[in-house]
Amino acid sequence: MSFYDKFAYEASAGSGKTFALVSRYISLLFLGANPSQILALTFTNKAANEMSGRILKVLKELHLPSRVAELNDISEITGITTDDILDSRELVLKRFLGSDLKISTIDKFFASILRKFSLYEGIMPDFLIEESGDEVALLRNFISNLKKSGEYKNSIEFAAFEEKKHTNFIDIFERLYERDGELRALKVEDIGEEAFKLERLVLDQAKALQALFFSCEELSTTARKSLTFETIDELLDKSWIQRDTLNYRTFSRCFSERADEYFIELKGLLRHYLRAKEHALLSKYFDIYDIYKESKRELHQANSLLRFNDISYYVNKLLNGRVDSDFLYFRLDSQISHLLIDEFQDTNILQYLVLKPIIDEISSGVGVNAFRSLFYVGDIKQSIYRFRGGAKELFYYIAKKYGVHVEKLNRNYRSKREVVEFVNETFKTLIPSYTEQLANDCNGGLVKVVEGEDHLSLVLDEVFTLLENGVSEDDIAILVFSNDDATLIREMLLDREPHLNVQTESSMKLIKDRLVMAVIEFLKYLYFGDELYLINFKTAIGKSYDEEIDSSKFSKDMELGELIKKVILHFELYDRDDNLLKLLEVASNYEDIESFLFESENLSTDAPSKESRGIKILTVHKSKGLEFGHVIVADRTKRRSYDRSPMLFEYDEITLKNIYIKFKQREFVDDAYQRAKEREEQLSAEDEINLLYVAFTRAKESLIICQKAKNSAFERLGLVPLERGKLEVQQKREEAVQSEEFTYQSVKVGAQDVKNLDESENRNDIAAVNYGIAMHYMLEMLDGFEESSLERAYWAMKSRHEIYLQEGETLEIRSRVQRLLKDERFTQLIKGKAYKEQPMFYRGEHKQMDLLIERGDELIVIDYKSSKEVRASHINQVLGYKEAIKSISGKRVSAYLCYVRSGEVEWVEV
DNA sequence: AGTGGCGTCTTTTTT
DNA sequence: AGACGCCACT
Repeated sequence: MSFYDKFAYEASAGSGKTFALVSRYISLLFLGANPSQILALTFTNKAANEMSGRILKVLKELHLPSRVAELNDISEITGITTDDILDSRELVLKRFLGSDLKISTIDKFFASILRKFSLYEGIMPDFLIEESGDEVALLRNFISNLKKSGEYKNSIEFAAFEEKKHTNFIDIFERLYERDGELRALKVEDIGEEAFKLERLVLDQAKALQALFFSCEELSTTARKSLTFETIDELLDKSWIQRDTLNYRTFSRCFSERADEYFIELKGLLRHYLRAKEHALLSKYFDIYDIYKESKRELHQANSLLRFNDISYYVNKLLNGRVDSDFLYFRLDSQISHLLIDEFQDTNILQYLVLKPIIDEISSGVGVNAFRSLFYVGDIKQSIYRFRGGAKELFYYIAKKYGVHVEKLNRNYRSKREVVEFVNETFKTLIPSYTEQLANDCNGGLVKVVEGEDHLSLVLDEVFTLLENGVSEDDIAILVFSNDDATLIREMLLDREPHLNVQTESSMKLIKDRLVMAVIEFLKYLYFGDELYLINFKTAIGKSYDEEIDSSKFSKDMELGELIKKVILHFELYDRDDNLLKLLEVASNYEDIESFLFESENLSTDAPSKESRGIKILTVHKSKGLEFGHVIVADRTKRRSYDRSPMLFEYDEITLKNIYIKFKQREFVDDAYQRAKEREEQLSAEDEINLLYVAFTRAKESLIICQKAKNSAFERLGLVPLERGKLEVQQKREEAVQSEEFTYQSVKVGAQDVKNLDESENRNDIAAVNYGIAMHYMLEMLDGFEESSLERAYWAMKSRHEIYLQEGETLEIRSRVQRLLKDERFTQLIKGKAYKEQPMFYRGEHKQMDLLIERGDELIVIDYKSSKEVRASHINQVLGYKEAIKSISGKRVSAYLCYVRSGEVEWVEV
C-alpha cells in the first residue's frame, strides 16, 4: 500500500466523496494523528456536521459487518491490518470524542483565526458575525471621513464627472474590498491628464467623420440621425461603433474608403481615450478606497459587528500583509499537521492565500519525524460559486505546484443507470474534459423531460403524479433557481393540496434539540444554582425528577468546551445524538459560560438536518452535496441576471492580472479588453452549465426536468421532451423514528452585559503568552539537555519568535533556559529517558505534557512555567497529569512545576 | 421583408 | 445589460 501524504480526489457527483473524506480522516487517526491537529475544512455547515457525524458513526460501528467497506478502505490506506485497527478502535474513538475537533467550515475557521489575533487590528475578539451590515452608518461615516480628509469636494466633482452617486462608489469599493488581498501586486499609475486631451482628439476625429458623411447629399435620414452627437457619451451610444467597416446598408449611399480610414482612426483614439479614463478613475478610486477601508474599520472597532468578507479581509491582512506574519502562522500551524479540504473547487483565492503557508509547511515535510499530510476533494464540474470568488483553477494549480497525487473517482454510487447515462450524454460535449461516469450495478431509474408554456404547473403535475404512484413525500425534492421560486412553488402546492408537508429550508434550531437543551439547562443550573434547571435537565435526559445527580464534579469555572464535553461524557449522552457535536462546535465561539448562556437561545446556527420530512424545495445552490430519491428541476421563472459589476477582473490562472473598467462598446475598440470580457463570459457560462450538472446529479431514482418553451434555463443543453426508464417506488420504508422535537420555553438569562475584555490588560496577556510560547518552543527545540544544543535551540526560537517579543526578551529567554540546564535539581531529575511535549488522553480529556521522564519504574512529570508567581491553576493542571499517568501506567509518579525565571529556578512538587 | 434605433421592463446564487 | 416590442426606414 502507499499512503500519499499529498493526495487529491477529483470526485464526480455521487462518487463517494464523503466516504473518501471520512476514510482519510479516520485513517489519519489510526496512523497516530492527534484529532486536534487535523484541520478539516468544508464549505457548508451541513457538510461539516455530516462529516463529524459520519466519522463518529463509522468509528462507533467499525467492528460491525455493515462497516466492512470502511474497514477495508482504512486498512488499505494505512497499511494496518483490520485486526489491529479493531484492537485500537475504542481508544481512537475515545480520543476523538475527547479532542478539540477542528472540523468546520472554512469561514468559521477564519473567524476563529481572527478571534485569536483581532486585537492587532484593534477589534475585540468577541465580535459578532452578521449577515448584512449597516449601510447607512457606513455611508455616513465614509462621507464624514471624506470631508475630514479634504477629498469630499473632490469626490463630488468626480461623481458628477462619472455621473455616479456615492452609493455607486460603495459598490465599487466593495468589489475591491472583496479581493483586497490580491490587489497588493497591482499598480495603477495616474495618467489622468491624458484623458482630457484625448477627449478632444476623439471628438475632433468623430466630427471629421460626421462632416465627411454630411457633405454627401444622398445621406439617408437614418444615417444622418446615427451620426448626430455632441459628446463622447452620445457617440458611444451609436451602434455603428460595433462594425468593422461602415460599408453597410445604412451608409451605403455615401460610403467611401476614406470614411473607413477615418472610422478606424476614430476607434484607435477611442481605445486610448477609454484606457486613459480607466487609469484616471482607478487611481482616484484607490485614493478614496483607503478612506473607505478606514471608515469600515472604525465601525468594526466601535460595534464589533463583522460580516464574512470583513473576516476574510482582516485575516488576509494579518496573515499576508504584515512583516511579522510568520509568527502568527507559527501559532496556528503548530497546531495543524493535517489539512483536509472538501469541495475544493469552491475555495477562493484569498482563502488559498491564507492556507498557503500551512500547505507550504506540510509540503516541505519539515522534520523527518513530523507526520503531516494534505488531502483535498472536489469536482470542478460542480464549481458554482464563482460569484463569491470560488476559483476552480486552484484544484490543478495546487496539484501541480505541490506535486499532489490526483486520482479520479468516476463510479457513481448515487444514481440509477438511466440518470447516470442521461447526465453523461447531456454534459459530455458541454463540459471540457468531461469523463463519463460509470453507473454502478443499479439498473433502472427514470429520466423525464417535459416542456410547456407554464413550467410551474408542469412541476405541480409531476409532484402529484409521483405522489399518486406511491412515492413518499420525504423522497421528493424540487430544485429551483431562485428563493422566490421556492416560495412560489410552495404556495402553489399548498394551495392545491393543503395537507402536504412542504419544507422550503431545513432550519431546526439547535436549542430545539432535546439533548442540546438538556446540556444548556445543566449549564444554567451550574451558573445560577437554581434547582429548577436541574429538574429540567433530569426530565430532558429521561431521568425521574427526584433521582439524585452528583454535580460536584462540575464547576461553572471550567473551560466551557471542556465542561460541555464532560457533561456529555459523564451522562453518556453522546451515543444518542450528533447535534451535541454541533453544540460543542458552537460553544467554542464563546469565551465563557456567561456569554454562552446569554446567547444560547438565539443560537442561529442551524441544526444538522436529520430525516427531514416532507417535500423539499430548495435552490440548486443549497442542494449541493445532497441527494434525493426523486428530483424535479423547475425552470427559472424570472429572467436570468447578469454581472452588474462596473469592473472586470482579469486573471492569469490564479493571479489577478488586470482591473478593467467597463465602458459601453469598449470591447469593439479594445482587443485586450475584449479578450478579458470574453474570458469572463466564458467562465460564467461554464458556471451556469455546472449549476445544471449539480442539479441533475442530485437524483437517485428519478430525474424530472420541467422546461419552459422559451428562455429556458436549460436552453444550452438542447433538451427535447423524453421519457426513459420507469418510475420505481421503493417499499415504503419503516417509519423513521421522529426525532423528539418539542417547544421549549426557557427562563431568560437576564440581560447582563457581555463581558468586555479590557484591551490594555489583554494586550499584556498577549505579550505574556507570546513570551511563554517562545520559551516553551526553545525548550522543545533542545536536542538533549546538553549545553551544546543551547545555541541551535536559541536560533530556532529567535528566528521564529523574535518579531513578537519585546526588546531583549530573546536573550532573556536564552539565559533562563541556560540557567535551567545548569540547575542542580533539573540535572538530577532528567536522568532517564525523556519525552518532550508528550500528548496523552485520559478521562475524555486530552493533555499535553512539557516533559515526561522515565527512569526504571518511576515516572516524572515536569511542566515549565514562565510566570512570576505560583498559581493554584498550575498546580491543579499538573496534579491532573500526575493522576492520569499514575492510573494509566500503574507506576510511581512524581510531578513538578518548574518556574524558569531569570534569577532563579523555582521547583514546586505537587 | 428585413434591419436599425429606441424606449421600457426586469434583474440570482451564500458562508 | 439584455429581451422585447414597436416604429421608421431601406
